[in-house]
Amino acid sequence: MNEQRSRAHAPQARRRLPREEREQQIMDCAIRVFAQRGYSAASVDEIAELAGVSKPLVYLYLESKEGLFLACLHREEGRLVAAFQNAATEVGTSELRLWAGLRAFFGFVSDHKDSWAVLHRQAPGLGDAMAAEITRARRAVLTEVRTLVREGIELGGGSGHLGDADADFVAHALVGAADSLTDWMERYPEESPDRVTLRLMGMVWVGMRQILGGEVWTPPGGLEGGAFEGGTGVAGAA
Amino acid sequence: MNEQRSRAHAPQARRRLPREEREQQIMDCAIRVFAQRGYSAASVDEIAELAGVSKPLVYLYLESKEGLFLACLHREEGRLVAAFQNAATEVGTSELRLWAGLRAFFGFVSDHKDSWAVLHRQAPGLGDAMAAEITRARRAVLTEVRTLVREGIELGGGSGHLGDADADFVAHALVGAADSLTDWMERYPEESPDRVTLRLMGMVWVGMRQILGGEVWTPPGGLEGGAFEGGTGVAGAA
Amino acid sequence: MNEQRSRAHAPQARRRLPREEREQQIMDCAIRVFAQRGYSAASVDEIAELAGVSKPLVYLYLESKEGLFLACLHREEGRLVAAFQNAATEVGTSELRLWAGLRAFFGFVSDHKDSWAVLHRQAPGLGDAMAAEITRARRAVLTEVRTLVREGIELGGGSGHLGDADADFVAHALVGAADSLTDWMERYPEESPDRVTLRLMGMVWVGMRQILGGEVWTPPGGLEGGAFEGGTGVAGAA
Amino acid sequence: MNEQRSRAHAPQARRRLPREEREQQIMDCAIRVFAQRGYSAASVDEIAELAGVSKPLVYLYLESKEGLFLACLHREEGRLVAAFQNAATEVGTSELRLWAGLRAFFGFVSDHKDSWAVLHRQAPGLGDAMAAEITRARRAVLTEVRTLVREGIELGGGSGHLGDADADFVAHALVGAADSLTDWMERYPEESPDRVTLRLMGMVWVGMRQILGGEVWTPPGGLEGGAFEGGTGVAGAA
DNA sequence: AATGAATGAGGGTTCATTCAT
DNA sequence: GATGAATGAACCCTCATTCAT
Repeated sequence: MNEQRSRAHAPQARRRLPREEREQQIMDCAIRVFAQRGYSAASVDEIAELAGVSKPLVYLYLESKEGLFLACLHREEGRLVAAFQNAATEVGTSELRLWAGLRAFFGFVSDHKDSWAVLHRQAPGLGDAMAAEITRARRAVLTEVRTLVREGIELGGGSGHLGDADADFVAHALVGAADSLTDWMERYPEESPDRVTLRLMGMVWVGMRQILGGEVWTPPGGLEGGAFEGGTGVAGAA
Repeated sequence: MNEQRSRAHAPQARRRLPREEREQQIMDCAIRVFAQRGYSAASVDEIAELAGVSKPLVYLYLESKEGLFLACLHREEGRLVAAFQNAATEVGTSELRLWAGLRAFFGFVSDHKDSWAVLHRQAPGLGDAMAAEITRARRAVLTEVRTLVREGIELGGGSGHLGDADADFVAHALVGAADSLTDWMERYPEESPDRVTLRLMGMVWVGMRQILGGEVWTPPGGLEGGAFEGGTGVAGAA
Repeated sequence: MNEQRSRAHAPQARRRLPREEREQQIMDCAIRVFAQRGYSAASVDEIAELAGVSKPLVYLYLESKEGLFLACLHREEGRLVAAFQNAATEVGTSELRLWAGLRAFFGFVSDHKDSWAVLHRQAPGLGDAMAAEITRARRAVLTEVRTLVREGIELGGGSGHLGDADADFVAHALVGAADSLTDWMERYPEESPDRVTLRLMGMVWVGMRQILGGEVWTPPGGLEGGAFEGGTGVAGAA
Repeated sequence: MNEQRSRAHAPQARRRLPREEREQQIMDCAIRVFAQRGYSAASVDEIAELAGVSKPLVYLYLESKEGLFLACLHREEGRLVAAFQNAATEVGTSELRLWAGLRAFFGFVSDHKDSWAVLHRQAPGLGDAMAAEITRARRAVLTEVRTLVREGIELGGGSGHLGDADADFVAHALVGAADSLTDWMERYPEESPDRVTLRLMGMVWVGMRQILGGEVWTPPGGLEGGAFEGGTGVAGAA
């Protein structure tokens, strides 16, 4: 049932590495497996085999499957946040700041698909402690994006400021869109991450500024003007 | 938010239902469990218990865990697609069409969180047959959205038309944003799905039309004009 | 794991047969399944399906899987014994009597492979009650053969008589040989059961008479004469 | 003779054996259980318990129930064939060769009843892969016997030679007889395997040579001469 | 005469985890 | 620094069997 394990680039670093190095190497492999199978379906066996070490070593260094996952989660969270902050400090002001951030975000998600999958695509229901940690990590990412959005827009000439809810809204939408667009990129491999960033900026920039300005889109004709008073058109399930 | 199976609304319909009814009821429960735990971590035992039936009955009617999941997948896919198409046929022309579609989409995703989780949030790596089916289902949803986008924009006054890649891009971005926004809604429960739809329309509508018009957003100062020639700012992992 | 079920000639006698008839029909199907899969691997489901009836009917008429098997066992035992006795009474005296018996035996085993498999090829370990019954049935068959052998040889001109042990020996050897030869016949389908009987008679007839005469074969050179005092040449296991 | 697992000689070698040793020990136990219950009715649980190890260890070393069975099958096949070949090489020529072979065969079957049961008494219908392997193993045994028969008789002074069909016939008959005679031996425990071998040789030796000479036994009075034209005396079933 | 609905019990298999070296 | 040996617990699935009609 596990047909898709590509043994291709297994970083089989044999024999007697210092602990720190081994830990990193195990985490590298773990991320790949967690990304490919999801936390529950991933097996410590496969991770150990991919890393070329025995299972007890994994436990010796990383404590447990959960500990291993959390270690990966934290490491990749740090990397992604660092990417953001790098990008932000490189740029002075204005919308360029948002753009640079998005670009960094997109570059990261595109370069490190497995990291992103570990951060964002794990199924729920993994036990209380982990659920909390995952939530926290996602929130950290969202917070970065939100900060970026807020600063970008405010600095970029906006007169007002985004409320928390608004900024969160935009951040969620951006992160979700970016996540989904990683799939899109797989179908159009000729598009570079940077092109994708530009497309996404083009798609949302104006709208973001409108939200900033307090404008709300309304359907031509008005909300109560006609055909739409009739519910969502969704047939209820169950 | 995990681990404690809330027995609250369990549709415990005891004793001797006709097959068709039981199947639906089992699927109702299965969707809840699959959504909460993910496919791998979900146990047929828990599903059966939630449905108030014995495990063998689940297998008698739904063949296997995989069969059960696929049955859920197909049912919810059908429901979501139906919601789309209902909404589309209710509206004549113009951007209203897109809005109605998005609204239906959003209403559905918001009303049937579990269905959406089954359709869109399952971890990868579930075996070949299932992976293919999940991919197909997701593509079906994306196709609906893409059609909507294209029709909405073309009818809405656009002079040109969206290429496949463009329309796909927008569809991916919209679906991803909407997905992510279901999380946002959980943090702001006072926002109705319809308000969220309006927000999202506001955020993307103008930009979509710009993409339609062939415009590409560029950073002020130009792409090569200064601070940005230096890569993505992302430190490589591994 | 059940690739070899040939649905071909299923005697699907539909609708409302009198009990006696249904019982026989179910047993017909049961014998096929028991022969093909062995008692343990046979499933009541498959038997019921093959018979075109519902499972509860099988239980209503035959009590249990064990009861069903025993019913088959007894029926086929009776048929085989009857075949023997028919053959025996048709013939007056002498070795012809043995030949006729063997012929009947062989004809039966060849015609009713499934019956024979139920009688003789079931794995052991089926519970105490059944083990006893199977042993009894096999013994019944062996008793028939032994009687035949004894009468055949005594009548056929033997001066002495076979002791119980001798007769049993011959009977066992004959039955085992015949059983194994049903496999041989499958590889040489052009050989009729009657030809096989003649071959077997040719192979054992003289020897049987020698055993009768009390002769014991000894290796040329004598039992202690040379190379053989050294054990069986069998390497011990474990 | 069933149901009560005799703990008597259980080779309970506790604690930390090297893999190879454990494997052999597990197989020893497995052979006992497979012989007693048959493949389908045997449970890995019982095998593990008998071996004094946990179930997962069985799977770790032997892959699966099927793998475990096949490993046993191959090991015992090898042992039996080795016994044959040992015996054969110990003897120069003539019928002694056949006798030695039969003696080895008989000694083996008598000493290793469980091995023989695994090789020869498994119910059919065990899935395609296993059925093929079992068939192959049985054929290997038959081939040994056939070779022995052919060499034994040819060297033993026969002028002609046995055709394939003839040799196969004899081999089947011998193997079947020997199989069945293991049951006989249980009822007459005072008979040594060597005595049984002699009896069997006496019973078949002359006849084998006659088959070799092309002679076919015919009933006194001829085949069509009288009472026998009337079929087999077998009432057809179904 | 016959069946659709349903289950207790148990079997094969896997997995995270530990022990002893 | 690292591993070979081993297991408790849980999971997917099947099967003989019964209930209610």
